[in-house]
Amino acid sequence: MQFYKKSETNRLNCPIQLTNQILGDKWVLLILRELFLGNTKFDEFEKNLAISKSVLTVKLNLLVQHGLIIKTDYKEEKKRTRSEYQLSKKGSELIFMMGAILDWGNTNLVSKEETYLKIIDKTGAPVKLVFVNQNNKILSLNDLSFELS
Amino acid sequence: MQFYKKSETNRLNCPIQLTNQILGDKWVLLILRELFLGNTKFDEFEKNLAISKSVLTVKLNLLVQHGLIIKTDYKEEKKRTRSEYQLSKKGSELIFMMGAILDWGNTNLVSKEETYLKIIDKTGAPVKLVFVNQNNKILSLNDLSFELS
DNA sequence: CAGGATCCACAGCGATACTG
DNA sequence: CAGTATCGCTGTGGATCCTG
Repeated sequence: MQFYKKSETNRLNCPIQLTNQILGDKWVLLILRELFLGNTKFDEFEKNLAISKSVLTVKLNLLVQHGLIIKTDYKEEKKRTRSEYQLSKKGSELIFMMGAILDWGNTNLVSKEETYLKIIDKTGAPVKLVFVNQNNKILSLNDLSFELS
Repeated sequence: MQFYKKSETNRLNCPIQLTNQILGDKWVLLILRELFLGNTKFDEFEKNLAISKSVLTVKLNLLVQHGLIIKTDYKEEKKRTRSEYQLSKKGSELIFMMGAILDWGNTNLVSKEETYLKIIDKTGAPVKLVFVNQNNKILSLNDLSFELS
């Protein structure tokens, strides 16, 4: 694999840094996991993650502010109004990152003897991520390099 | 004492959680960026990231412990021995995650008027990530679902 | 140059109690 | 149920000084 080398990376406008400012903490990625698993309600997050209410509130508000999730109120018959949180388009586009983490984590960290999480297609077969060029031709890692432009 | 409930998501063996325990902080992802950009030396990280020495030491050791980077000593003529850090195979496989974050960050957070970071192929054209099945057929996002198995 | 050792400030988080 | 409010602890990170 080739690497681009330059002494002056653009730090402030860097997509890694900006993304890390949103996702780089103890909880946000795990909340996103719950959202991708289809959970939408406050108490589902609270129960599944064993997170404190106050922190959960803060993180959900943060995700709303950044436009990754959308909060809506709904009401079932004879019940009080409740809130639910759903991934926005922007948020759901993180599925590529989630898929990459799933692949890497399953390969390198997870015990395959136990139950584990993965992404499958409609036939139930596991999928994988690949880099492609403009013509959808699959690229080898040796073809890739980082660049500032 | 808390008990793990098998009927729910496998939290303890979850690839997202396990990966997040390594990457989910303020600095690790940015150090990985520097490594993917080809930087290898302590003072390069220190200068590029504006991170304090003590924290940088801790984070580098952590990455070594987790097997994401390899520390080696080397010595140039007439100079003292120095250390360098390079991505291991395990670490460099995170390029899919880095690529996904680059794509997402560039689309959603980065000002394209300024310089920004991306991944290109040998012709200099930008690449993208796609999900494929076992036969390398590109999948639509509608075909995907998360599953425990 | 590559850390170690200290010290300190503060943000993050959990626990608990309270509210509409 | 979905938060607020408050409290206190701990861990993270920055700053400074020291070492081979």
